Amino acid sequence: MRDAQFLTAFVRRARQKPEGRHDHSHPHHSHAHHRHHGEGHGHHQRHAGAGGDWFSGPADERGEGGGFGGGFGDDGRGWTRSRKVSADDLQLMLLGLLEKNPSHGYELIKALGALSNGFYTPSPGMVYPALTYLEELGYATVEQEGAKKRYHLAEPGRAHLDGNRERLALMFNKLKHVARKMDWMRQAWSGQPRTVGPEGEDTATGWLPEFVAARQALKRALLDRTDASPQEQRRIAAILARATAEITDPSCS
DNA sequence: AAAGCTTCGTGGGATAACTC
DNA sequence: GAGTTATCCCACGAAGCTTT
Repeated sequence: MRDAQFLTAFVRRARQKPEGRHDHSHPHHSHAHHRHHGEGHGHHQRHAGAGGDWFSGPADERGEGGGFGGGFGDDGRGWTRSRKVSADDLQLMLLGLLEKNPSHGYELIKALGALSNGFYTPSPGMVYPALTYLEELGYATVEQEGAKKRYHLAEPGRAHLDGNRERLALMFNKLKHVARKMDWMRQAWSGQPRTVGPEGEDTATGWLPEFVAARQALKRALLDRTDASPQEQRRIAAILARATAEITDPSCS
């Protein structure tokens, strides 16, 4: 069931234009709603905390640094309307974007949509309250430009970013990964034959067939060991730790 | 009494319609 | 294009009801 929901959501997004869907609707939530952003919990605990979001994974996997223990489909909830990014993570990404370029809310929405190739286009109902909250925290300052508000990263916001660089990098990498998957899905749905580059890589994703196959084999192998004994789990964990070290630092191989 | 099922209330996210 | 208001849709959990 979850797989079906995931596929439905992914396909729906993949079929959309990369620019996203916020062409003419510009909703916003009430200030009361924004309070929920600020508190970051309350009802969020049920969604992002207990269940986790697809970005952050289940709560018990997030652990230190709010890392991305999980990934697609790890949340155990539906994919169609569920939260993809927790309020905290969205705020962090907004700060990350503001660091590169002071922007309007609308520009930030488009930027996130572009980064993920249309998969993650947060609604204005998420972004505007989040920006207001960042302003209240002092993490961002607002420059009024007529009817528009241009948000700038403030020093406290930069300090917050500095304390969460690793987590932010992981989130942006995840967005890039999703963007490539979106390309892959769009190509599949268009019925176009795959095109390959000089190294044999898929031109849509940049991935080599052996890279994709190895990743799938790993996922399958782990799924097959879902009932592994504690000893077996330790053996697998050690293997994965070695592999992770080698991947992140090729010089240690 | 326990287990299973159904119903209902709650709250968050998305979106339509609108103004500026 | 940017921002606001109102509303809809959905997932989830709690409570109540039914069955065993």
